[in-house]
Amino acid sequence: MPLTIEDLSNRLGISSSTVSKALNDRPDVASATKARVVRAARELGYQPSAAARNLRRQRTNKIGLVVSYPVQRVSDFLSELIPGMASVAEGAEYNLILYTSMVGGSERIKSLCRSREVDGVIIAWPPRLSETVALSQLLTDEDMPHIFLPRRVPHEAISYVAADHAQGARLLTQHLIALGHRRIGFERLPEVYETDYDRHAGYAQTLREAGIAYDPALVISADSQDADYDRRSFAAFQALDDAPSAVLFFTDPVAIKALSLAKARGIRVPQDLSIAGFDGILSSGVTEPALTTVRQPTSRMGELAVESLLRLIAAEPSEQQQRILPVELIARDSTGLNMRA
Amino acid sequence: MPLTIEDLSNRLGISSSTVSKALNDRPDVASATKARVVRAARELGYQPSAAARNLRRQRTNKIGLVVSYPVQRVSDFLSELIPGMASVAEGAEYNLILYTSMVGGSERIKSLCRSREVDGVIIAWPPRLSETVALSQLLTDEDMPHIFLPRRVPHEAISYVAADHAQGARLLTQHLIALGHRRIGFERLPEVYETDYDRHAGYAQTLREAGIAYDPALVISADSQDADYDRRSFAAFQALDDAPSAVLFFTDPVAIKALSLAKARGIRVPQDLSIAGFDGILSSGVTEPALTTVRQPTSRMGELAVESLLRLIAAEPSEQQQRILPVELIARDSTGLNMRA
DNA sequence: TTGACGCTCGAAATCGATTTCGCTGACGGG
DNA sequence: CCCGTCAGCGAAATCGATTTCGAGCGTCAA
Repeated sequence: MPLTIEDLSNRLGISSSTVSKALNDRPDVASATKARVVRAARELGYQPSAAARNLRRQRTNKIGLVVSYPVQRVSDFLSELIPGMASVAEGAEYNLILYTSMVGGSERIKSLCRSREVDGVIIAWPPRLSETVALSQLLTDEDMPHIFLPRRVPHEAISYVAADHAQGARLLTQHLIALGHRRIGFERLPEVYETDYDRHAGYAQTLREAGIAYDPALVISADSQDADYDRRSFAAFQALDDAPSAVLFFTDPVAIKALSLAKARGIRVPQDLSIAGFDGILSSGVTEPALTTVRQPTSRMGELAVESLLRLIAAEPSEQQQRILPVELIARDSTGLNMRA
Repeated sequence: MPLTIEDLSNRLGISSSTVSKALNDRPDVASATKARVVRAARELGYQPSAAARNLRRQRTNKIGLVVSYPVQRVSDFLSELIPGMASVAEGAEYNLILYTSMVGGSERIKSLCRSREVDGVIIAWPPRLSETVALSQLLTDEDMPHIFLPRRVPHEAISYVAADHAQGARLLTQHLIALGHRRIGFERLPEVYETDYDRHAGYAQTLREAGIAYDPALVISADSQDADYDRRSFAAFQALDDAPSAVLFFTDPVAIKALSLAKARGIRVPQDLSIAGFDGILSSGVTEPALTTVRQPTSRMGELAVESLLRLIAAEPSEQQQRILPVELIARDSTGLNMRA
């Protein structure tokens, strides 16, 4: 029903090839003709069929955002990521297609590649390292440019955009040490792999630099499969013989939960216990006391991921993009001087 | 580079038409042949080219989510909406394409229609009524199924999914009246049109039913263009001769800001002043005191929008879908008995 | 004057699927 | 034995753009 290039060429009395070339600003069209065509196209509101163009050009100007993780759990993150990605993409005449239910794993991904409905993909929250490497290999075999997010992938040939979690943990630990804390609890979340590894490394390194002995008892591993692991972690720290005077929780929601648990037990924050989170979600600013945390440049990560992906799409396949972005300490009221010293 | 239907047919020694028909389960193919084809396709990992298929079938199995509002301002909402939409869409073999920078208005929309890259669109946060009607007409002229979200559109021929804002305001007002409040402040936000109108109507109606006179002085219009309108609104209510004992703010963020402003001025919530918000964002649950608010079924709205749109795509163009979903009062600690009575 | 060259343009091939339509052979009824 | 019917298959058209390649024409230098 909409106007085709054929209709347009008939109306103008010239061939459709010339019309196409005029609209694409090719050199072998007289500028007078070009002007005529462009004017007519605008007046009649002609718009090329995306499907026909995609078929011929063998590209779609679309990139896929593959979220291989329960979307609900990362929606806070996505709501900042997506605007950043969309704005950069649209600036380059690309659009974003969402693929959320990729639980099928590599079969679903393979279909996506072979059907060629996107020119490249951003894989958000990849699985464990070995699977990530396999996935990257699969995508490479299928000639599908791709980039991982928001985790570092310790492999030289793999492109990713990540936040500097080691630095985040360092900033928080330094902050607490400066406040006089020496027994600092640290919550781990092994299921997020490198993220967990880097943060723990940052924590341990900072302690070492400050001459504080690393005490394994102060490090507790959580399991987010467990529905109320937040409660369990808090209890674990409290149950220690020599309880920490400060605790770094793995995410803001857990830290916020800890705030309310502390209050319920009459533990004053920060006088009796300093608490910090990670991520800088909106809620962290409105709690009582407001939460000390580390803010990831989420929106910027989205922009950068798309920029890098576009470069991969345009470039030699050998190229690679690896970016680790700095994070920012947000010191608020849930951390304070160590009063037990 | 990927396998085409031609390759597959050569390998099988039958024509590509037969392969296509077999894969699409058409009746004029022997079942033995069908089995052979399906098996080979699976083994070789054949996947039809999306572009070729779209061109021929004249549909794309994609729906567009057009966000014609600064994405940052609605990201809380989007992060719930999108998962709902994506899950329903993918269940029906559809995907979601994001269009965020549609500021160009009707020209951008027209291009989108004519290029036929989506089979239907969801327009999120449409403009004022007159423009919305014009936009709907445009889309209808272009044969593009569409549905509006998340506002009611008072026009019989227009499809939409919305939350019941009138009911939300009624619930909050009733809640406050039950607590003994009679002077209840109400913040309006005219720029959101029907949303504002409905809530105000619900507020006014409930007062009337309770035999409380409607006092225009208690109703204050905000302008979210103004960077710190939250501060201004709060001040306006406080400046009244006979200040209200409770205030309904238009959104949770504003109400949360009001909480901190009240605290800064030594006004106790809820003893001196009851405060309520609207939307039920995550942060509203962690403030001190926790905010009383109304929760919209955002995720459900997303699901329903896609379901309705798919029905419009499949059905006679005459059909229409209009759904108003109930909301839920979340009574927490920022509202309490009127102590001034 | 001729050949070479550059500038415009259009016919036709192409992308990879789906769909139409006609052909073949088998089979049953008369 | 002949003819009509029907199941099963394939050749070719089709979707709407882009791209290749060659034709026509005018210009300019040799």
